[in-house]
Amino acid sequence: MSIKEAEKLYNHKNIEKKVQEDWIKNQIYSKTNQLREKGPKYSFSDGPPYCSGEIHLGTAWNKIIKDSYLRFKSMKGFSLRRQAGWDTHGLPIEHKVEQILNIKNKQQIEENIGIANFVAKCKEFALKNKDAMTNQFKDLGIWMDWDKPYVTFDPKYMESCWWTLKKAHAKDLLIKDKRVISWCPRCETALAAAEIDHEDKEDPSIHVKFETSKPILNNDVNPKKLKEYFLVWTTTPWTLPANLAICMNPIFDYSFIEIDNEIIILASNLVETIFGPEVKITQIKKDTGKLDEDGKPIKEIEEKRETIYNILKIVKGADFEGKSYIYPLLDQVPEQKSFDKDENLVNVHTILPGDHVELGEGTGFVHTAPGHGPDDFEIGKKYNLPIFCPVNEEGNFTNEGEKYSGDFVKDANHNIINDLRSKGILLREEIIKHRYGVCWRCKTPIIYLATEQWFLKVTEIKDKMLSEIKKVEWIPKWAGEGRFHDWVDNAKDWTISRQRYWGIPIPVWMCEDCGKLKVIGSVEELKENSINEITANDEELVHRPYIDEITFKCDCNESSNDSDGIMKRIPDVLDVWIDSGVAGWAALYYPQEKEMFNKWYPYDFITEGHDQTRGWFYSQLGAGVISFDEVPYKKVLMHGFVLDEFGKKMSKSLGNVVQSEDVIEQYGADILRFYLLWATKPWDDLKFVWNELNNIKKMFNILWNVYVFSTTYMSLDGFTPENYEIEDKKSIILRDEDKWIISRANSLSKEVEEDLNKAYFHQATRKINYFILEDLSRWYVRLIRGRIWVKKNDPDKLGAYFGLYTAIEILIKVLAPITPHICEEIYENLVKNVKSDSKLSIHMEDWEYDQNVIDEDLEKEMDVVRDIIEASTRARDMAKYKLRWPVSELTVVSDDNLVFEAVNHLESVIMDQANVKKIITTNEFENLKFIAKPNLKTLGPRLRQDMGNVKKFLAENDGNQIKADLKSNNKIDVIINEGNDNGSDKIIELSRDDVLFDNELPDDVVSSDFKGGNVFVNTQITPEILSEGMARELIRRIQDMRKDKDLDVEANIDVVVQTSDKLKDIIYDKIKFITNEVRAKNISFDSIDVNSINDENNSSKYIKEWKIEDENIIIQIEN
RNA sequence: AGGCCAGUGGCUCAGCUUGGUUAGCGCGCACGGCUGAUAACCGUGAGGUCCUGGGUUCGAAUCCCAGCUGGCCUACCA
Repeated sequence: MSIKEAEKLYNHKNIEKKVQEDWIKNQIYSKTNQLREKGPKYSFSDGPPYCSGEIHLGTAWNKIIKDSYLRFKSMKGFSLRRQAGWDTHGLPIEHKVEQILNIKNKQQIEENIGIANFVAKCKEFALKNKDAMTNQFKDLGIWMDWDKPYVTFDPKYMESCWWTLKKAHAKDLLIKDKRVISWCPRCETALAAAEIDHEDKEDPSIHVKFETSKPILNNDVNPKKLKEYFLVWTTTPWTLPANLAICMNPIFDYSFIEIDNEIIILASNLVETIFGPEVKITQIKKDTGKLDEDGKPIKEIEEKRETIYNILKIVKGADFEGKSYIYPLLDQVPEQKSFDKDENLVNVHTILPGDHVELGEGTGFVHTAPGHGPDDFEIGKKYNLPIFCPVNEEGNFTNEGEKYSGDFVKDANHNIINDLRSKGILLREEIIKHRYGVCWRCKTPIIYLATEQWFLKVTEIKDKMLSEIKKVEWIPKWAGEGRFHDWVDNAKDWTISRQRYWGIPIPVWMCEDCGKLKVIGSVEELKENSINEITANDEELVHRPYIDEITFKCDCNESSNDSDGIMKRIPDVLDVWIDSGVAGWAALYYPQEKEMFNKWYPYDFITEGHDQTRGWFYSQLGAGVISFDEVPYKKVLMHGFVLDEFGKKMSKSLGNVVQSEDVIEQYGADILRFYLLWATKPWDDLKFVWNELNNIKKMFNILWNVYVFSTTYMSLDGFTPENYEIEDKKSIILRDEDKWIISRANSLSKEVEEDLNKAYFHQATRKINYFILEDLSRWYVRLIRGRIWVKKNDPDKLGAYFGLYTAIEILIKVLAPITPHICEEIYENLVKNVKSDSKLSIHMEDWEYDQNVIDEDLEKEMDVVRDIIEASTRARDMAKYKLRWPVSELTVVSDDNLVFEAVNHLESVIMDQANVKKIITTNEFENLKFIAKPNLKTLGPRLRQDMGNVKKFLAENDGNQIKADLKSNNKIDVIINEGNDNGSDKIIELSRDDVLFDNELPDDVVSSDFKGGNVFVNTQITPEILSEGMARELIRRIQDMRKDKDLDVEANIDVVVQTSDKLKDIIYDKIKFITNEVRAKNISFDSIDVNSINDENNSSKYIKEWKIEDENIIIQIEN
């Protein structure tokens, strides 16, 4: 086998298809895993994407990070577990299935469809989505265990989840409690904080007057015995039927104001906000009846002061504590009367203190309905108010809501406002727009209801959770130290029960007689305890409704003769965040199976987007502390979001979503992968810009070109690196530039390894990008071009092959984790074909570099040399002196030793690339011509009329001599013949400061500077240079013609040139050189009949006219 | 409303930890050049209130404070 010539064009579609097929055909993935089986373990856990049906660029990015990182770890020899995970339960899928089945509410599910059918549909839907998304991930080249993923509806997974809840119960962390929670009236279920979105919504905003039961002000202040009202603001009028108290802040000042013959009480700070200034001043121009001197009527301005309201008294909020008010909707909600009458409920309809009352908005009095708000609920518990909630789970008023009974809460607003108005206690009514919580799936505005729910008492394990966070390595640091810490620090108890169907049933059975609880931790335990015959298989049994039918026998009446109670399952399912929170051990089926768990738990690495701070990072931490008293992960990379090109988030409603398959179609998975890891720091958000993909595409085209270039010649010569001994000079000679590229490639591998270990993908990709473009393509290939063109198989040419081969081989290994397809393709041809120790796939190669061949000094020197060559090119360009023409001499001026060493060491590189015959290094360029001129600033005042003569003297004398004299004597004397009779001369002494120098390059010298100094290029054309220059001009033309004819690189030709004798003489010495360069069998000078050009009849001959400098020539080639 | 992150030529980004030459790379643009890797390459040029405003300092893109814009998260705004 030998290296084959590569396809000329990089075709991502063909390559990726072929490589992916080969992976499957040859079972490369599983073989790679087997290869590393005995290596050190590196455990990873895949955050399960939700089975929504399609991936987006964010999920693509997520999996690409995981895949690249894990492929890298695999090449480093680690044994990995790459199990994909799927999040399948919950409201999103239930909601989709409801839409498909055209179902409006829970009642229809239970009555029309049946829970069993509904759950089966959800499962089917989840499976279908899972498969679709799996294919999309596979298209990206993601290597995971797609055939045996963990899926949250798997009975074995679910029982691990049950075990966790059993553990929570054993630790007294699982509690049932009546609390006010956020509720979706459409889905008819509790929602956790994580399930609430926020949108701008319009709501009524009303100010309501609550009349005091007894007057508060005495006669002195309120002689007219006006009615007194507490002023209250609310945006949820529908909660007023459940109003049981009003809260004030004891430390605020409150004012009694008299307005429109009644007294309103509200926070002093808010009086002006609501009622405006106390006194309204209007100015009126009024006729005085008098006339002024001109006979015009005199007017005077009269101020009219209108008092809008009077502040009668100001008191502290604390003074109101215990004062009662008349509940305004007693007639509409008669239930409220019974609270008033109940002697145990002394605080009902009174003013109570509450620290949550603020002055930013409202009136300083907050309407309090313990059944409809979390704060209100706390107040209610503290002051023994009934938790009155006349609203049912569908959001409709119950019979307790009497007049409004049956109305949906939001619809009742209107009636309630009308009732308040007719009672004359509605002070103001407006509409406001504000952020309001909505259900994450159906976008229905949430309401707050008092219900019994199950909770995990996170507040009790919070301290442990906080200390566990510190043990984790966070990338970036602030992800854990700031963001996540703050979120956990503010954590409330976790509402884990949902009144739905498609989820993990809460494994809690409760005795109907005694209320005793039993929490089940496995399917086996379920079956053991069941007193029913079980016909369903495990798959069905673990879900609703089958599990609902299972009952246990309680031991509550064992001591008495009564029959024992029956235990029934509580009907709720779990919050889906628990599902994924237990993934760490549930995916390993712990505790039913222990071997895998002991091997892989806890996890070395996880990575998810920054939204998972409140999500998976949190749920795993909580579940981990409950189950094992520790956090389940050791290192976390928190990555960003993919935004559109304007930095806005991608959303269907904005229509700016980019599909990953569209990108793959146009650019391929490799380019997308590289782009996503290159575009930004992984933890920043990523602006997806189509045009930037072109940059990456260009880079891969260039890589491909280098590969094509290499294989073209290597295949021609049958090059196989193993056939040669580098030490043996006869076999292969490495020049300094070959050693340099090998050093660079190894340095790259070393540096990229460091970056990937830190998850600094952006730095890794940038270094690779630089290596491909600058080091390999633009520099090394340019350096070796001449050597490759040599016909024979000499050691010097093989050295170039070896350098090129080694660089590409190392490069594709470094690039393999990031762009696995193109690297596999190149590897197959370049390595697998010719190396005896090659692997079945590049992904089975070891990631390694050879520290011994890294030569940092050489790399630095090459940088200097590149600068020097660039500078010389620039200088030539300014002089319009073509690179094709050699120059006799290049002078490098510097005071840096490194520059001299670099030039000394790599002189041949400079001579070749700058096309120079001789290089001189020096501290100072000797051939500069200096021109002296007077320093007008110092000499002007001193010399006055003598200035002209001094100027003339300096201009006429040799500047270099003046400079030398000044240097040795620190002065020069200017002798001026004043032309007077006595013939005496005037001598003017000039100091160093008095003379300035311009420098002037000698003719035929151009200069340019580089970082370490200057270069001077001698452009004088000698006969020898003319000869070589013209020869090269001729070569260029002939090569151009070869290309026109699309000749094979190794094809030999006959050349005839018609030219003047003069030119013939000039290039005569170079015939051999020309012959060699253009692969000519023979070159002859003769006259050519231009008219003989006839492509059709004489296709082997090709004739073209040229003009070189001022010469007209005709060239004919024939192959 | 609060927390965290980002804001640098027309565009994508680096530099900021540890303040110090003329703020850098790539794309794009204009002009010139090269031509056996050629859908490549080389040179020159135009283009910057380093988001805004304060402060610390001899000196701020960099440190501090406040604000604006965008992203994510949170919130009981009655």
